[in-house]
Amino acid sequence: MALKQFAAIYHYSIPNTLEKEITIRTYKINEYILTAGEEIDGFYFLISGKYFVSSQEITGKELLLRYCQTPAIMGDIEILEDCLIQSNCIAAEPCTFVFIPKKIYEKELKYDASFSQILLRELAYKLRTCTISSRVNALSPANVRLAAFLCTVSSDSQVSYISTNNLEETAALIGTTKRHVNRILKQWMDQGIVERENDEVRILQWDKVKEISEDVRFE
Amino acid sequence: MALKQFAAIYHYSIPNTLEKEITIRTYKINEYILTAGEEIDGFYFLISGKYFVSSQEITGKELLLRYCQTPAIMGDIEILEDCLIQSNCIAAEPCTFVFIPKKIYEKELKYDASFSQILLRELAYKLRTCTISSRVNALSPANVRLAAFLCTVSSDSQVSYISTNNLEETAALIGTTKRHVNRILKQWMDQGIVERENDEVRILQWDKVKEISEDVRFE
DNA sequence: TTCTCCTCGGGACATCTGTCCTTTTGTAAT
DNA sequence: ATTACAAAAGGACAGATGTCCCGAGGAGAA
Repeated sequence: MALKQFAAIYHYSIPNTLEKEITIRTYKINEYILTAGEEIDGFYFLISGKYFVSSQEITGKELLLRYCQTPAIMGDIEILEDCLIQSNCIAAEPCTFVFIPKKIYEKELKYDASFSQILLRELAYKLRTCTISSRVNALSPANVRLAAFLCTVSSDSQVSYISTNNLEETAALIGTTKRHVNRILKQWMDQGIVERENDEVRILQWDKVKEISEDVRFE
Repeated sequence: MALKQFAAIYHYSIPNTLEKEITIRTYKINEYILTAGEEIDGFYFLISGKYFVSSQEITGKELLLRYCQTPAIMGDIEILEDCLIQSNCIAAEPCTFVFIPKKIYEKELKYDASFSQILLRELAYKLRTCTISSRVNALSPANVRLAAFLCTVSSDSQVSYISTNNLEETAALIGTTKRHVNRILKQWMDQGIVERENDEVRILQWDKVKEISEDVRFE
């Protein structure tokens, strides 16, 4: 049962008395898990799957902030800072979460030091990686970010292509335009790093892509 | 005495038994408080003054991450993640800190739920603002960042000028070059927004600068 | 099949920004 | 005052990236 996995992943056993308050939430691929600007209802502890986090400016510009695997927690900033949801979270694979309602946290877990330790570690991790990616996003040109994105997304899965249908979205995530992604891809084609066919871009030389990415990752 | 200020700022009273372990640390303006890559020795709780946080790439490129006033804590990421110091912290004004050695935290405060709550709030705040500035740094052009920097730095003080001696540093902090800052300043001069005289740049129309900044801040 | 419309890739151009180098300016020594 | 040196400002050019737009190809309707 999911609570066992929870305990294994997060090194914390939820008190028996609270178990009946905890629920499981699942999401399909590409489904929005959280939407920026809405109210948060509790903590989401990732048990399986992957999701990515992106944020939007008023201008509509978007930017990939993070790509998450277990362990990963959503809702922490919002509950601790008592604010609206800060970023969009979208399932990159089917996802399963253990959900702890905000009220239960406030009443039962807020002063549980072990539970706090989980949150502290998660926040510190997020902050460290956010700091890194902040620098990267600001100082790396778009071709590096695109390569880094590809390396991040397909680190283990065998996805060696980008569907052309997603080009627009991919571009937004790395903070640029479809036009520019096309430009980069064309350049890579000329160098034999990728090939395009119908609706997909196939990567022929992963080592080259990794080289271009300069070890930047959105983990 | 500083511990009283600490209690007032952070809403937490350090247990009497620990008071003798706590020290006060002060820094002069422009002094390095923490240097990236070194070992952390404890938590630093800002009591008075301001400092800024910047990080550096291997290339030497630098980027302003945050501008801090009370309440602000240093050392949290490093102690919680058990890693080396992530960023440079430099005093922007004379600064006073309450210093809690790492060992005291591990032994006495780690499972103190109230102390954890302070850290959680601070981390959540940092993460939220880091997320915002990440987007800003990536998606805003340099003139917006420069305006935002000026607004952030002089939000309350009456500093209405940049000393020319700092131009290089200012440029680095907003992630660009002195050449480009000069270009932006020249443009602002032509528009009558600033004037230059001897070693300083005086801002004539704060409202224009605020407008250019698009409400971006590095706080 | 043919026409229409929509989307995608890419050309052309403008803007932003970095690098390199020349000119200008300020300062100190003679 | 003159000269010499160092630091700052700015010109010139190149590369990165955004915007606008056009032509080609595919999907659906007639």
